[in-house]
Amino acid sequence: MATGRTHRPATRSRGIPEATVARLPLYLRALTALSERSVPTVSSEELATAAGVNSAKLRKDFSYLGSYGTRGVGYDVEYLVYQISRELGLTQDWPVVIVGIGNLGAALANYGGFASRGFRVAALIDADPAMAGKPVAGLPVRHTDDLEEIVSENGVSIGVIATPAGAAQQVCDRLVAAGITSILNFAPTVLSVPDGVDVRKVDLSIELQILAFHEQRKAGEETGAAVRRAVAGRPAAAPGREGRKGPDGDVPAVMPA
Amino acid sequence: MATGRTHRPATRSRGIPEATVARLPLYLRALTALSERSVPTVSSEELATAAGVNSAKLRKDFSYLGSYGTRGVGYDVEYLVYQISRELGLTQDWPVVIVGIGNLGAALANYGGFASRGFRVAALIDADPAMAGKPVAGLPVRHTDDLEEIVSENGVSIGVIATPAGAAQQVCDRLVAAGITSILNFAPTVLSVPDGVDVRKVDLSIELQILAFHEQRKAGEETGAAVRRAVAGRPAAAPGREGRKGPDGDVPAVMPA
DNA sequence: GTCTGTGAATACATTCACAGCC
DNA sequence: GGCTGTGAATGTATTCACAGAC
Repeated sequence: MATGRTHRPATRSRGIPEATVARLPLYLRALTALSERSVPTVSSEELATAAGVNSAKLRKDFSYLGSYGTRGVGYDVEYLVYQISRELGLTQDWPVVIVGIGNLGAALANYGGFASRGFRVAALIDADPAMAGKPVAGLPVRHTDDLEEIVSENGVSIGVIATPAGAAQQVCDRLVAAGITSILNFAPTVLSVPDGVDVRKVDLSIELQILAFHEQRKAGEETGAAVRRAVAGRPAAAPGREGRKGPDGDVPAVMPA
Repeated sequence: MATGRTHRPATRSRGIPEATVARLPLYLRALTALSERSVPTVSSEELATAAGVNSAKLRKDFSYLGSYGTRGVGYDVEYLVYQISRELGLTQDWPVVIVGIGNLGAALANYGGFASRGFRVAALIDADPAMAGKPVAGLPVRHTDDLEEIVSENGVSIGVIATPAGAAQQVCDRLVAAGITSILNFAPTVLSVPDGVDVRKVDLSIELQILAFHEQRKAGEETGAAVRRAVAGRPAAAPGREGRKGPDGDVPAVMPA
């Protein structure tokens, strides 16, 4: 998962488990697609397939929201779209600021998926004076100096940090001081925030590392064993420390199997 | 979470729980920072703080890797960096292709975090003929026609999809057919892949929706109750269906509290 | 007969708390 | 005395399997 909350014990939110909350947007996307094709009802099985989960999980998830289906029939698509949107808070408007308008910030600003839900990009903010005033995705980039003013004037409660790692904590502190209580962090740093502020992080390199872990295991599992991929990388031997034991026995002197 | 695996039951991978695997990159980042500052050893408490987890969890996580610490002292930084890198497969070289060189693809290509671990961007691929040959992050963009050739010639096993949603499944199919077994998907679609192929997804709008959910709850919890944020958004009344019951009783005619 | 909604069963993850080693 | 490593206890999430509504 590219993700993780920070404050607030992982206790259920108004009875809805976190794992379920994290899947609601998935269901919503699948339902929206059905709605656009004017499909009136859908079974848990069909919807689950479209969302990439299994049907028992989906039904359990929906049971936390209420009894919105009809036995023997399925779920009314429009009705469910509304209920999930409401549950997620998407029936209201969420002004968002994006701080750090490099490639990633620009990509986010241009990303259609925001506007289509209740999210509205209220401002783009960058520390580079040369960027100030330049239009990105139809909005003029504002300078960091105006951050507090922008946040309070627009009633922004969600901030997106797309700055380099070094600037992230400082930006975060200013966002929080200005009144923001939810942060989506793309910088590869652990942010520290006061209680009551939610942080979610998206870390591209972490995702790749998790893939590499599984990829490595696949290679090891192969019947021909281990040598498919040339050991091209860093031949680095293990530093120091003889005689430690891992779960498989002693540390190999050179590379793992 | 911006994330989720697809194939392979969520069974432990060589004894290491998925949740632990997902945290190893975090520990590795914190350890790398310590290593750069030439810190020789670190306690579970210090490292946990740096990584943003609690120390019991960290110790449990490390216990799956082996007994790499010293009681009364802590962990040797260099040694742990090596062990975790090895476990994650980062001691070898992973050529990666990025497909879809828009803003997001360019951001990924320029992202330093890839190269610094074992990941090497082998090629950038885009379907737009006008992009072909243009340099992005120092690499010439290649046309989609050459996808299969690029993948097989470079022994690429990890593909990153940064195309629009509509193109993602098709690109995915071609990557898989060309031999790729791990995919990082940024397009907001559920990809279907054969067994043995891992997919992780990063979905920006899903993260925002999860934040909105919690943000909405904060507003509801406030002592002044509910009305802090002007109800600016879509006043849309619930469609159809009278008399359904949610967990809090009947569906409100207009907006939730 | 079909398909939802949900207790009960299982699997997974986190936290506690302390024995054991330095 | 300090800190790791880990069983036992608790908390969450997923899956099973079937009663009950249509």
